[in-house]
Amino acid sequence: MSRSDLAGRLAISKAGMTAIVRDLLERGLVEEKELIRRQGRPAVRLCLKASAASLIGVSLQSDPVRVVLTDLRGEVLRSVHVQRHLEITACCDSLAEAVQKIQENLPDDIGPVMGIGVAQPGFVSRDRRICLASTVFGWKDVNVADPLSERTGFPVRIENDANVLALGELLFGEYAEERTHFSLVCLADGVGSGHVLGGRLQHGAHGGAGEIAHSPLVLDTADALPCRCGNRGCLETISSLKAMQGAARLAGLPEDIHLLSDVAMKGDPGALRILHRGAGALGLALAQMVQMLDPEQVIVALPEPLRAGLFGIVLKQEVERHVLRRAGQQVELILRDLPPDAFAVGAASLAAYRFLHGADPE
Amino acid sequence: MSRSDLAGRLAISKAGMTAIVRDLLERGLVEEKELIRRQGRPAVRLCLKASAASLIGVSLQSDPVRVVLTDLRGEVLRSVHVQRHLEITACCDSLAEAVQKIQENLPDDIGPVMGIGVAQPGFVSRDRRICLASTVFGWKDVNVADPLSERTGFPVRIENDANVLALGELLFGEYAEERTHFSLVCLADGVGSGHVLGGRLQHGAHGGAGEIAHSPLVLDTADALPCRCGNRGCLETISSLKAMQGAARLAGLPEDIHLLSDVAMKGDPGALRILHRGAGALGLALAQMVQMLDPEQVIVALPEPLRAGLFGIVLKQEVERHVLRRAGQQVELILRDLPPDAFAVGAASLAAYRFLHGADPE
DNA sequence: TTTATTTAATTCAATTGATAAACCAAAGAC
DNA sequence: GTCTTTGGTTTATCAATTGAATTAAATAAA
Repeated sequence: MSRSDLAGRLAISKAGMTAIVRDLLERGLVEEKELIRRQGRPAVRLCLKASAASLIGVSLQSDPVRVVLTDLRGEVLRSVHVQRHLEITACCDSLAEAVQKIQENLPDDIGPVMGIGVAQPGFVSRDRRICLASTVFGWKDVNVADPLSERTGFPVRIENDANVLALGELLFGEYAEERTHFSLVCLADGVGSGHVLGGRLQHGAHGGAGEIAHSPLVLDTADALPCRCGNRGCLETISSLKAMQGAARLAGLPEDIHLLSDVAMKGDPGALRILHRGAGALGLALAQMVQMLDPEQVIVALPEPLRAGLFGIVLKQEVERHVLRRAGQQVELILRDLPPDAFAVGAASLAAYRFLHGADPE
Repeated sequence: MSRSDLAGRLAISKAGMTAIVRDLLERGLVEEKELIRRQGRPAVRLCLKASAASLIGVSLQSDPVRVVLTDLRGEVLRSVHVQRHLEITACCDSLAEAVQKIQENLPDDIGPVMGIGVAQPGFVSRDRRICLASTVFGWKDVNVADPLSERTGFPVRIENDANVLALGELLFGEYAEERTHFSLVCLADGVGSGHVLGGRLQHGAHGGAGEIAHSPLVLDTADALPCRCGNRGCLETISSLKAMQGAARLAGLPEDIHLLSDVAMKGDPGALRILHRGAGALGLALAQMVQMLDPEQVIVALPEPLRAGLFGIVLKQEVERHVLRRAGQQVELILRDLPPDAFAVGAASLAAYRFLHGADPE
């Protein structure tokens, strides 16, 4: 936007805007771009300078751990893999090493690193320093941010992996400006989601907002599958990759999701049933989500073969069947790929948010 | 809080706080209360003066329509009933009359009326002036706020009935200060809910946040009851008063919810099944809600006989079964009565919010 | 009892920050 | 070419905010 657009939008005088923009230009945070021609003197389009700072994003979601260096727009400048350690000290040590490594011989045109964001499966404290609980790591009330901050010298914040993905969409997404009410669901080994409502990432009272993996889906639990959480009929037991792969193994079908999708497309009733059931349950959960939160978009990030194949088709059908018939509300359902760097880039957005807003989300 | 507490909390200098409080005292918005003794000079506790302004709340939720006059703490000063009209002009006319009537011969110690809030079943636009859709009234894109504002001379805002109940809890509730992450569910003829996350009432992209009535609960819809929304297996078809009363009628049991509850307590298998099924479905929906939003409290407002009887017991059991087993999260489930004025008082809180914050929620 | 200490709240000079109004600049409209 | 429109800057002015000094009112210590 131009100075005068911004002055109008932010309810600040033109004079004030001039002063603010001058300051930002001097500090190299903003740059002047092309002229916008309307009637009268053309306006100078201002743009956040992506190279003003860079951020480090760490994804503990997968093994090996991914560490990326991004600019302020979420473009990946560098990427490093490290082995995942489940013990906190070893984990921080190896991460600190990776952070060191990713900064080696940085060219001059890359802005200074301003912070580290960490994406983690599990619950995170409100100040985003402490992992309250993580089944994968076996952690409980473990301070992750401070040790890593001590070792690296950068401010560190941690957040749930699915939430970070939603935050990444809010900050780095292609349509970031227009998107203020959306939920982002990611389907991988497990199922997770994050909600952005009114432009704010929702964290919940105990960092558990968006946790749909153990959402109880089945009213009559007697014939539902048991879940590792101790209940029966959780979404994860039906729709997660692991669940569908497990069901395929039991049925003597290929475990690989690509092959399973192919077999289903060719008409195999067992494979059809598994994918249909998975997509149906996820569709139901999404419909409940839409009903409860009334988002503008629901973005589902999932592996390519699922998106393109039967699973994606059924998912869209199911959501439409349950949701779109309702009055007035149009929800946009967006299926997209889940690239391997996505969580790490999302984690970087957590650091970017801190740098840009001068405070943590919420 | 005292001046210096507030100065610290709001990051304002003590000098500034003195000036602000003086202004508020002069305008009669705040009053000095008792001294708080710690070490050093005692602090003067400041308190919002409840009688500084009064608000009018209108509930279109029931027939007859309820109109209340409240102070800034939500205490009901007066209450009036009017017949409900479904046609917009007649509706506004009768409401304007009631608003006129409730203001007649106001004693001097009651603050000036500062606005009107209207609670309405259905969807409401983001600016809270237009009813986007209401099945009860048959309205679609009907401007409710402006005609009523013209007739009465007060600013008018409308909001979904369940949402104003949640807003009322946020502003007027006994524990309002501590409660920033909660969901409030009301069970009446229909089922509704409102979410307050991070101290903000969630409206959703199209005013539909909190609408759980048509949340699809049943995975296998073949044997589920059809709903007036066109789908099958909605929460409303199982747990609403109407649904349970309907089921009771079919089973030859008393329709009155009090009697039905009694019969169930005495062991009637049909009544037990109906209440059990209703509470079970609502419990499942609440568990999904908790899973998705991670609130600190879930407050369920429902008729006395349901709360005290079997329904309440089963509801608590079901929520615990699905939720409380999860790691780390403690959710407080609060069952309470749903007094007849609740929606109107909630509506008044919408006007109070506007007066206190100088802007609408969110 | 007296004195010191602590915290609350006010006063006031000084500073900062934001603004309105005037002005310059650069385009299209006429 | 001149006028109009819009963008952006400069500057004098005004108001909001603050820091430091001060007064006030209590408790703790001597």
